Parts: sequence; C-alpha cells; structure tokens
Amino acid sequence: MKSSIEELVAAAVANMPDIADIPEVRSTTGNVERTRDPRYGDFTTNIAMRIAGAVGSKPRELAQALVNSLPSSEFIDKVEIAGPGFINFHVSHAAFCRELKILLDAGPAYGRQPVRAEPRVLLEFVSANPTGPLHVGHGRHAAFGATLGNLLHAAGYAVDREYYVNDAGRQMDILGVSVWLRLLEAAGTTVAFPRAGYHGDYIKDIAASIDASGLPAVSTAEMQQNLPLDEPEGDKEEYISALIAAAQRILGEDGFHRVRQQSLESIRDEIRDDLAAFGVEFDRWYSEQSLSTDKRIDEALALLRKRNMLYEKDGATWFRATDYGDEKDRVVVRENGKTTYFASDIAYHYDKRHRGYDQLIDILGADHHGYVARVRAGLEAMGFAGDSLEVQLVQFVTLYRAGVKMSMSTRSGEFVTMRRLREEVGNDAARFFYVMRSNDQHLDFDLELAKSRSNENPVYYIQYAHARVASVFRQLAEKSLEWDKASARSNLDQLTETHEVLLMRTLGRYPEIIELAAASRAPQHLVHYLRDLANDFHAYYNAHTFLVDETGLRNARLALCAATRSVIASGLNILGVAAPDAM
RNA sequence: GCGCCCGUAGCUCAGUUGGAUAGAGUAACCGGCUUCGAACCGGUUGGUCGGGAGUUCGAAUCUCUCCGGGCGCGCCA
Repeated sequence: MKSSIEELVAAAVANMPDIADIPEVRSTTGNVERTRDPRYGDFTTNIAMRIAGAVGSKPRELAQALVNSLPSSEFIDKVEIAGPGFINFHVSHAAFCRELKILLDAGPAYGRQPVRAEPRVLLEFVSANPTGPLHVGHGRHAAFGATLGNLLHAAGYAVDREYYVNDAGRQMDILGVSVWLRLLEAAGTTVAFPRAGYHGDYIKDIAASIDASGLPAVSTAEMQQNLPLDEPEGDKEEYISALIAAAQRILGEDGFHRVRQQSLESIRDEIRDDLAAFGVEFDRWYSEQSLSTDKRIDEALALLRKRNMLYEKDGATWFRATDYGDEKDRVVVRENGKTTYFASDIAYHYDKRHRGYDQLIDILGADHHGYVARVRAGLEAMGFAGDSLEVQLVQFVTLYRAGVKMSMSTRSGEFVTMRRLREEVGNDAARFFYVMRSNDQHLDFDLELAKSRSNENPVYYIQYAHARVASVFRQLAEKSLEWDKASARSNLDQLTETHEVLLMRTLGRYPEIIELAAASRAPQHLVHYLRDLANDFHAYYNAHTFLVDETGLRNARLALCAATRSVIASGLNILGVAAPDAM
C-alpha cells in the first residue's frame, strides 16, 4: 500500500523535469511514511522540506507544485499540504478494499517477500560453550536469533542459521577432568573437587551416562600419590592444570580424550534438544575443533602472513589489529605454540566468507562487545569489507525469583536453565517476552511474576484475538451458515464502520512492519504491531456483530475476520509462538 | 583511565532511523455481558524524554559536555 503512494510521488517528481534530476530529489523520492495522527491522513512525505534547499524554493510552494503534478488516482481521496510543508495523503476506501483483497488472495504469504538469491546471509547465534546446559541468558539469544532469522527470511533474505560449538581449548580439558573426578567419586574414590572445575549436578549425570569401559580404576591412595587431596589455597588455575596433567597421565591421551569428547557431545546434544524444544533450529552446527583438523586456522594465518599482517614478539605471533582500528595488536600463536581462540575466530569468519556468505550477522552477548573490533580487523586484513560483518549485541537477562536477584555462573553451577524457564512459563510466553524488549535493553525476568500472572501476558491477548476469530467461524457453522468468499469480495465496500476502516488500515501495515523489523533487526516492532492489531480486532468485536442477517455484509465482515486471523497467525509464526483456535 | 550499551509516566518499556500535540502495558479510579468467548471493550488521572549547551524550518532521536547505571579492556574461551 505504501509503495503505491511512493509511486505517485515518483510520478509527480517525474512530471517536473526541472527538479527530477537533482541528486537530493532522487534519494528522497521514496520517502513516504505512515502518519501518526489520522488527522494528517494515512501517509505523508516530507520530500518538499528535504529538497527545498537544493531546489531553491520554499517548502510549501514546492509542496504545492508537487501536488499539482500528482497523477490522479482512485486510491487517493484527498491530498493536503500541512505544517512546514508536509504532503499528506488521505487514502480512499477503495484502496483499503483493494489491499484487503490482496491479503485474502495471498493468505499466509501476505507481507512476505520471495527469497532472493543474493545476498546470502549467515546468522550465527547462541553458540554457548558446551560446558553446561543453556541458561535463561542463552534463552534470550535463542529467541532473538530465531526470530530475526524468521524475519529476514520473511523479508526475502536467503539466510542460514549456524551454531558455533566451542569444543576446543582448555575449557574442554576442565570439563573432561570434572567428569572424570565425578566418575571416580561414584566409584568410591576420595577426590578434592577443584574450585575451577564445573560444579553443576549435570556433571554427575554425564559421568553416569558415558561409556567408561576400559578406563582404569584409581584408588584414593593412588590419587594421593599424584596430587594433594586438599586443593591448596591460592591460584585455582594451577591446581586444575595439575589435575588435567594427572588425568592425561593416568588415563592416557586416548582415555582422557574419550572422556572429554563424550562429555562435550553429551552436553552439545542436550543443548540441541533444548533448543529444538524451544522451536529453535539451526542449519549447521560448526565445530571449532574442525577448524584445526581441517587446517582452516593454518590457511587463515598463512593468508595473514602473506599479507604481512603478522609479526613475532616475545616468542608469540601477533596480528596487526591496530592497522584496522583495534586498540591493540592481538596474539594469534602463543609462546607455547598453541593458537589462540582469536585465531580460531579469524579462521571461522574467513571460512564463513569462503563458503559464499556475503553478510555475516553475529549475535553476541554484550560482554563480548570488545571482541567486535578485532574480528572485523581480521576480516579486513584478509581482504574482506569490514561491513560484511554485522554484530548484534544482546544485553543481559537478570533473573529474579520472588524479587530476589539470582546468580548465573555456569562454573559455580548456580543458574536457572532455559528448560526450567520454559517449563515454568511456557514456550509461547518465553519466546514472546524475550523479544518484546529491544535487544540492547537489559531484561529483568521475574520467574514468580511470569508464572503467577501468566494470564495477563500480552501474548495471550494476541492469541485470544486469533481464538476469537476461530470461534466466530465455529458459531457460523453451528448456525448452518457458510462464508461465501465471492460474496465477500463484492461486498467489501460495505465495511465502512470506523472500527472496520481502522482494522483494514492496520492489516495493510503488516508488510511494512515485516520490512521494518527485518531491516532494523528489531523483532519488537512486530510484537507491538500484533498487539495493536489484536486491539483493533477486540474493539471491533465488542462494537459490532459479525454474524448479521444481511448476507453480503456478513460475508464481508467474515472476510475481515479471516484476514485478521491470517495476519496474526503469520506474525506469531515468525515469533515462534503458537496461534491457537481455542484457549 | 580508555571503549561499548543504557537513562522516556509510580513500575516495565515502545518510539517507524530528524517530523506535526511523546505513546502502550501495568498500577489507581469510573463505566460496559439477556446478544458471535468479559482472557474483552470504553473513559479518567499520570511527562523537566537524566542535566546543560550546540547543529536547523523542526531534536526523545544527531554533536559536545557533565551526572547516574551495566559491561568490557588476558599469550582464557
């Protein structure tokens, strides 16, 4: 609907040859917005004010000239010039009827763009370390990322979703040792569980579930020969390093590797199941380990070296990140010869581009913001455009239970899992609440509140509107009547009540909302839109009877109901929320 | 100290990328079911958009500066 107005404006400009070629005019021709206040009509453009300077005339006079050259259209009732030079368009009832027909014809496809081949977008999100179950913070990443993926797809982007599994590095050794010690404990051996280990009960579950056949039994006395049974005060990293070394000695490289791999696979599979149950699916689970086994890290570092982007200092290899705006150079190969996590990440992003993705969107926790500059620097140093990487930061979720703030440290084992949250408040409310707020806003989530007042959740308000439409059609069937679509189409002009026009106008905004929410990576626009739409429908429902005796009017009103149901279902689908026929 | 994010109604938050008289929910109060689902609708009260300066036709939005809050600044991942 908006594009029709934009075409009119473009036509008006084309009719004015003396201004049509000015660059400022070209760039602002499509600048048409919805009005906030109905008094100003339905659409407005500020083009006259924006180009008046470049054209050399007064905004209102220019606006008048533009209005004079507007082609006539049956979809426009009135065009007015207002304020400092706004051109306001009042859309005709015929235009609303036409849009409603488009909606009814398109059904679930309304507002969605066909997927274009280019650009190819890779959306990476969650990517939580496989060292423990997902907690409520990851839930926000999952809901935001999945919804953004759905939005981009609806807006016509070819988007793939990827989870980067951090299955390499020291944290995996710590995980392996943690599981091994719980394994020994279960066999009766006394061990001092390290402060730096993973303390959650899930570690015991993993120990109980993995295949430990062939692993040597270790008595308390043997353990004591390798290590002091009481962890010394001081550096907790030192003690767990000693434990890792002991584990490798006692189990052998292969034995320890088996424990470690089984542990991380167990956690990774649980994460995958958890996300799937939350309606969050990925196209690919990308292993960090594979970067080194497939020589991707070597390739990326070789490329950087070839471009003279690396140098040696203090026995380590450094990347010249400062050449690309980072605040300091970064180590990629440590003094001990091992590559850093950052080296993996350079290789990973290099590989993303190598696989043909033009635009990389990373969804990261706000605590990773310092990381953005160096990854982008890495891409640029390898010859890619810096803006091919876009980072969306998600702020923290602070969890409260009955008003008391809860700690969320994975290592201490004190956290509320995403699964528990879902069980308490339900998938629909959780998905909805997570994306209701802007991702760069901190989110306070009170479990007790979400539980005890779940009936007041806005998600139910929207779902209720959907269920009400379904109920209307059930009533229709009970009265042995049918919805005659052909009759509806020819009687849409009877929908002249204020509530009906308002509802038609809101329905017609849906395509713009999809575009806006996708382009600004802001799912909350869709949330607020659906709330507005439900409000318009509920108001209409209260003000008018749909199942009237007059056949043409009844069919037309049912068409409006069906259109509402269709758009709500489509929007909730994008949010990953169910659209129930009854509740 | 440096960097990123945030500050909007009592509370929780939107604000269409610089537009017209800043909006919702919630809380409080008033009203609406004999009628398609009252998990709903309508109304009232509620604002120094953290403070100040600047940019211009026009600022919650952009710039600068202060104040307050969060997060980061490893040869950890």
